[in-house]
Amino acid sequence: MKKREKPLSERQVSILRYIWSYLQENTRPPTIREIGSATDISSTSVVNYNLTKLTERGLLEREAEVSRGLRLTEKAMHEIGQVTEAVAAVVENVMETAVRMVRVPLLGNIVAGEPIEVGNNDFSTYDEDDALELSATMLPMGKADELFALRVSGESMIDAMVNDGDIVVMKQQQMAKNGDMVAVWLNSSDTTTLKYFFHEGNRVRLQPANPTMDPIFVDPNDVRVQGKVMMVLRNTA
Amino acid sequence: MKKREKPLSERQVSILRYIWSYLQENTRPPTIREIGSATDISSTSVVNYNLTKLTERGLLEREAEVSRGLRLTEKAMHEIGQVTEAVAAVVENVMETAVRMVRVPLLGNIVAGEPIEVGNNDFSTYDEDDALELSATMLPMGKADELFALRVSGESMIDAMVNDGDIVVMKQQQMAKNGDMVAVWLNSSDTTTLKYFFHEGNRVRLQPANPTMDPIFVDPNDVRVQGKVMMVLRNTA
DNA sequence: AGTATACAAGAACAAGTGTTCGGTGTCAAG
DNA sequence: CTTGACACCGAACACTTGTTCTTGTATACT
Repeated sequence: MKKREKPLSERQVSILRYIWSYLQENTRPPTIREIGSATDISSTSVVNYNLTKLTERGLLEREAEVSRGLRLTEKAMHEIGQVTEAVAAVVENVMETAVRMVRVPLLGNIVAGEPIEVGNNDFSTYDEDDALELSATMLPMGKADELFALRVSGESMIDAMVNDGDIVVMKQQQMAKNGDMVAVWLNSSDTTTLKYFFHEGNRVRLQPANPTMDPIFVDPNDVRVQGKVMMVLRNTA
Repeated sequence: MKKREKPLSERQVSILRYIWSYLQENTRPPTIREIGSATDISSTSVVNYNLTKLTERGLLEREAEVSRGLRLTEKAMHEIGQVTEAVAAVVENVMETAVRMVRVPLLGNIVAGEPIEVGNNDFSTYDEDDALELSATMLPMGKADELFALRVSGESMIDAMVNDGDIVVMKQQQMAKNGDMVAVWLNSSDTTTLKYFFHEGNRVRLQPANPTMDPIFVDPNDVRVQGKVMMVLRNTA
């Protein structure tokens, strides 16, 4: 069993914290001199000495003779995690970055019971603050930018276990197979509704999953499929 | 309306792609010379000239006389996105990074109908590949490391709209109020089950949400609450 | 033909950045 | 008291990295 390591010196903890916080705000690691300035170490050789010690402890990786050739290891993340502020701040920071990489627009509520207006510009207008972001393991193969989310209002899909207030993540597509749960746009009333979709020759049947509600029948030319439900999210807290 | 911009030159596109791909594998941007080597530009002044042009187009931000003082802008991400490989690879990369920052352990299946063994070491053993990660906006206030996820097996909670195969995200807590949907550990059988929780004086009632199933009654000393359901995720694809 | 612009290139230079050298001080062990 | 390890420090140096200078070619426009 490995001998217990001596605790990091105060300077070493300070250096790790600084590197970490620098990385939150910059797309590159700090220089030796930047580290020195931030940690009140006036000599580049003392910074270098401590970086060497941190490297020996497995908390840093360095590349020789490369500018900004520093990398915090995962062990260092955990080490810092024990002493820095709430993990939630870190989470939020990472999420914000991730959201900017790929985002699922969260549009207004979609009334499962009755169609509501979503606006003529389909899925393009959204508030950046409302974006949510999903694990790749949850996303099916395909382009993330084909996805969008809607919050459900109403209980017309309750037998499909989609409840009022749930968020449905949808894949943008214009074709629907019978039985797909889809969001459809009704041209005549300028609204969107969430239903099971069935072609019935000269008409389309939009079927609720609620025994107390009747299906809606519309002309195929009046309807445009906007997306298919891929995922349901519910906050029970 | 803004005049349509001239397309980027082949070299400029190549430079942007290289910077982007370099950033996927390094925690710092490339140098002028690294860019030159990768794009067959033998002169640092030509690289510099093109970087200046990209900066003028709003695709790059530079800091003068700072090593690796480059940053791709969001506009550049979109520009590249039109020509690079599947966005899914990008998503996966970002998510992998995020997962390493904060992770919700995805334990084995929890049988909603019958208790199953989850192991004596509560919630600490998990496969890193199974981690999923959630938007900060979906997480309630509190430490992310109090959360874990379980995949449901069985249909005992179907009237609570929790279906076989769903993922439930739980907050670690040891007290439960009547009516909370919780995972409880049964000492006598070394198993965990998902149920509504009710104190009934000298016993605890674990109530399924399925009219075809009977509640389970257990001694309060035999049961330990592990977590409360905060969120339900369902993949419908 | 002349001018302006875009793009290119090698070389030199300026500034940034990492590494090494020689030294000092503290502390624990012998 | 001496020695060795550790930590620290200023200065100098070596190398990396960004910027500028000068020159050249091609194209478009007047």
